[in-house]
Amino acid sequence: MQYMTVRLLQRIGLKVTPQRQALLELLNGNKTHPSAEDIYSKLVSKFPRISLKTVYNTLARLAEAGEIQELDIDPYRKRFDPNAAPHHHFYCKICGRVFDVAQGDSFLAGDLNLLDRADVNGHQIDTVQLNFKGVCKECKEKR
Amino acid sequence: MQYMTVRLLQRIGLKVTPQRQALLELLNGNKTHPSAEDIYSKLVSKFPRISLKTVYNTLARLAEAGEIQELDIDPYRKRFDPNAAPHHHFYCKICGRVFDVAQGDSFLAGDLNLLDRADVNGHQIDTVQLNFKGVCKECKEKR
DNA sequence: TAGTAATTTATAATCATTGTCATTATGCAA
DNA sequence: TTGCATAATGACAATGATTATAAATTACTA
Repeated sequence: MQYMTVRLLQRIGLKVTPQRQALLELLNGNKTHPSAEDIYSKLVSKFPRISLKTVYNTLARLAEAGEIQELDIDPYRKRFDPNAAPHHHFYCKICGRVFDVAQGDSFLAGDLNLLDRADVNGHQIDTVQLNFKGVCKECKEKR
Repeated sequence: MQYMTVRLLQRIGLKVTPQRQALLELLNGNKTHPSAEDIYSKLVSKFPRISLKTVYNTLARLAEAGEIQELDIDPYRKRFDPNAAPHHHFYCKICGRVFDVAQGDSFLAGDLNLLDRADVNGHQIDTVQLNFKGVCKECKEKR
């Protein structure tokens, strides 16, 4: 659905370029929480001359507009999530993968409703992240 | 209470060095969530030849041992918190300060009891962070 | 008090991210 | 449709936090 990516870019006031469209299509439905470098290396096959700067720039604009999430969970690099709906993340220290954690998962005693709150202690809240770190199931089983 | 810092270091199996003692005393009760550089620049007055590596090394060891928290909330650098008790953080995008947010604050619909949970979706959880980002009260008032 | 293993320090290296600026492409207006 | 102002792109250099290396020093154990 190329149409959606065009609409999205227009809605947030960005010019529609082939690079941006390709980036958005790459991100659409992507559950791997890629880094800028991950995205860059995939775009290179389609745009051999694309610059990392372009990737960073577009990702920053999309995050500003609230279309994607910039995750502060990987200690080595920023990770990006096209899923803007409220949910949380788990980072595996061993393999480096980031997994989604549904907000409704039973371990949460109550419903956070985090994003409904306008402020905390008088501070204006723009984004909320609930981050878990540890060792993922697979890495744990491999000992 | 120099005695406490000695005990703490011994308890987690680290050698007691003057640098480490000074670092721990600097951190004790510190609510500013300093970066490694912040800590380094204060230690330099007492130890003119101290290395940044020593600061990073000690902070990493303390975090591994669970004595301090390594916060992934400031997009530019790691921040450290000597308060190991469960609580959350707010980062101001304008001034860069990090504020504590008590776990009991009313906006939390339920009690997370985050640290009591051994795993999520089969993953082993070691640490949890709930991070808010936005504009702090003071910066907001200054427009 | 000596030995050894960890720690510290000086220094260089790494690497994600950002800045600069010339070139190019987009979208609006005529 | 064309031309233009402006934004976006790409090449490249720079930044800056963090990590690696290795030699010198120090802390702790026996």
